[in-house]
Amino acid sequence: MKKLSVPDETIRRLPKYLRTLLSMKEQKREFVSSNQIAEFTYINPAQIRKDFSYFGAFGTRGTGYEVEHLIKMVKEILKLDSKPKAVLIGAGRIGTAIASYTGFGRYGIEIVAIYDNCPDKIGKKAGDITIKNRSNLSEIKRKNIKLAIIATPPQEAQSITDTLVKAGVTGILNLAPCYLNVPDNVRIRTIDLAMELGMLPYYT
Amino acid sequence: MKKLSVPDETIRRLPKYLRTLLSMKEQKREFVSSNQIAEFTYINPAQIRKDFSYFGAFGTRGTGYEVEHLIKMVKEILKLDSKPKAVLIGAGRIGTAIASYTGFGRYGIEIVAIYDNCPDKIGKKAGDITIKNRSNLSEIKRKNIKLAIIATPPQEAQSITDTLVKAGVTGILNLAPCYLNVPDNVRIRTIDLAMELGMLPYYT
DNA sequence: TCCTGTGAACTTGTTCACAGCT
DNA sequence: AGCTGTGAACAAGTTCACAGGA
Repeated sequence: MKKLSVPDETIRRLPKYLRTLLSMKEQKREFVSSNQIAEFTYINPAQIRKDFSYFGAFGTRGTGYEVEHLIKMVKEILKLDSKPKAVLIGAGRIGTAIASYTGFGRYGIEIVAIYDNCPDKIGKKAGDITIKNRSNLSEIKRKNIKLAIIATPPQEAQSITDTLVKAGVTGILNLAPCYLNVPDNVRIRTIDLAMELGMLPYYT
Repeated sequence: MKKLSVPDETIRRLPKYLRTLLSMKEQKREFVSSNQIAEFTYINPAQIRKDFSYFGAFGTRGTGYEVEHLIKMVKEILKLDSKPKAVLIGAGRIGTAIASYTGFGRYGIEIVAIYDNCPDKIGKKAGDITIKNRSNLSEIKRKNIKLAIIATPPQEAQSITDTLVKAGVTGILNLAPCYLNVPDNVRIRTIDLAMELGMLPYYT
């Protein structure tokens, strides 16, 4: 797996393929061609073939890709086959909405804990998970958790990030509208919904 | 405004600049250089200057950009100065979380209505807005609304999209984990949180 | 024949480096 | 001196077009 030469954009597309492949598997489809994946994803078929080819030759000429096998390979590439665990910080409206969301399971990711610093919330449930005191955050080191979702006000996000990084987290999905400073080995994906909505009027 | 030659990536960065500039304005800063914006956004200063230069020469050599003026220009470019209105479809957990979120106001966008098809929810409030029956969706044409946020289960997203497009919506922020088919004049931005989280383990 | 895998061409986006204004 | 604005060089990503296996 020649990680260094794989374009970042390819990695970003892999979960898209996975989503499509999983829905094809549900429909009991056994084989799929790059053209058929393209129909669903609006991604150019040559791009799709090239993306997969960075990791080996998974297809069969004349037939396409075996759905089940391709799902297995994509999960393996994305390291989703090891069932990664994630924690969620912030049990506000967005945090609790995410806690109740079942969509992460499709990618093999499980949210195993929620932390907040508001005394009234601690001990209550969000989804199926009990909200813990944020002062316990460092326990995630012991549990070897590498993923976190930040759903707190932006003022708190940086100091939480520092704690998470110290506890060994290397991937953060940040929903707070702010930039986060992290060492090179930590990957941040910030999603600011207002910002995303803010670029749409331009195109009208 | 030579819209056709402006890279898409530039448009995507403009809201980032805006967020940064607004926080600088709050701190009563009058002038800012591309290097200073770069410090906050982690975007290359030459990139920042080039991005602005697509729309004219807003800066002063030797001094930088006047914060207030630059904010005005960016808002104008993004068409945020006309205070665009948006509707929200889906009053589930994510929908109501978004309804209560005040962050859109910063970009001059106001959420003016929420629609759902669940009888128990209709008439109740989410944030400050009363939830309406989804059968009224077509009224947004009369109100000349161009933006929508979809926060429904994915099965319903395409038919809602069709209704929205018919009603004249041209920008959609889609939070349902699915692709949406729309005519060329409509811009879709799909955000699938599970997918975003799903690419992070690769980098660990 | 059908569809993959891939070098080569092309397109898009980024960064450099510096002329020129304040 | 300091910082913008921008052509030119560079880098990254996409698409084409086709050889070759099933």
